[in-house]
Amino acid sequence: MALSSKDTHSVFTKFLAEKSLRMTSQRELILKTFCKQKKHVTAEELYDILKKLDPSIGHATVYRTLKLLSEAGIARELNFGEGSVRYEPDLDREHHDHLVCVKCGENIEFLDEEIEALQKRVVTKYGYELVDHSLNLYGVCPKCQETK
Amino acid sequence: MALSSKDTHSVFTKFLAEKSLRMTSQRELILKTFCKQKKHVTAEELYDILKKLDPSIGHATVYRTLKLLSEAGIARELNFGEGSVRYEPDLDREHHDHLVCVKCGENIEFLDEEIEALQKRVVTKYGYELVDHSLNLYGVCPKCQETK
DNA sequence: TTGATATTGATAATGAAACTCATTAGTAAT
DNA sequence: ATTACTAATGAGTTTCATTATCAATATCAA
Repeated sequence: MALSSKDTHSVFTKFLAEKSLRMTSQRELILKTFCKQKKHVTAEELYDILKKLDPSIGHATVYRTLKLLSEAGIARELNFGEGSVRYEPDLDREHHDHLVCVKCGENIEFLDEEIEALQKRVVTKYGYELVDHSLNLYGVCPKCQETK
Repeated sequence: MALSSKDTHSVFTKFLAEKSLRMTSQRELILKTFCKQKKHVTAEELYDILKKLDPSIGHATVYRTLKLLSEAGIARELNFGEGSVRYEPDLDREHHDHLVCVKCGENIEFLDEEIEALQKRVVTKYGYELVDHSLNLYGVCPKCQETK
């Protein structure tokens, strides 16, 4: 079940406390705003959004906080090879992979239990300890197939 | 079976000819040197190696040529989220995915036909036309598990 | 409050990759 | 070989994402 924003807030606060870091108004705003986003955002995109809510916010703070959110398990880094990293909320959802349209960028999230299981099998076979994985499928979406 | 360097050379030449581009001594050197590498290299790493063989070679030429090699299907771009793209020879081998150690960077190539098949199933399910995919598993290798 | 320490935002720095452009080199036809 | 055309090169510049630096500020525990 999806966790409420109150939960992410307390998770983040706890994470920060463990590292002797502090919850600040900027971090609260960034967390709240980030969790509201429907699409995966880049640090730059989120910065633009935040700038409207708090014009004094700094560039670096957004980058720094997104990194912290990733470490806290609240955000997840996505790399579609665009040159910049995208972030998606990670705590309130189950893991999933991505199917990206190479023409329009449309993005479908999917989860295939069989694939997941097979991945674990591969990792185990080589004696590795699985930390993370990323599976991106790139294709042309139905709409873009028509437009030629 | 692995193709000889003569083959990649002729493949590249043919590819260039089709685009009214030319095989040059620099491109020959870059191709030959690239194919010799045992590990996946970044453009920068390959540039450093090439610089020793031909100090006059330019930065941009390496980037440009690696891009051409990718288009020609001789090289393949890998993105492990390091910030820079890595390239591996692609023509003389079958497709494979990567299992990367997050500590030492050791890199295992694997191919799992079942995973491949399931990926196609996912893509088809959403009406997409598969163009490419990347599956990277990140873990800790047996050696690094010992070193704690 | 105070002192220790973390945070912030402005700015500079970095590194990867693409672009610019004058010069050089291939190519095909003469 | 000469020419005219076009592609390729390399040096340097530029862009862009991200990180580092640092002085000023905010936070927290005592």
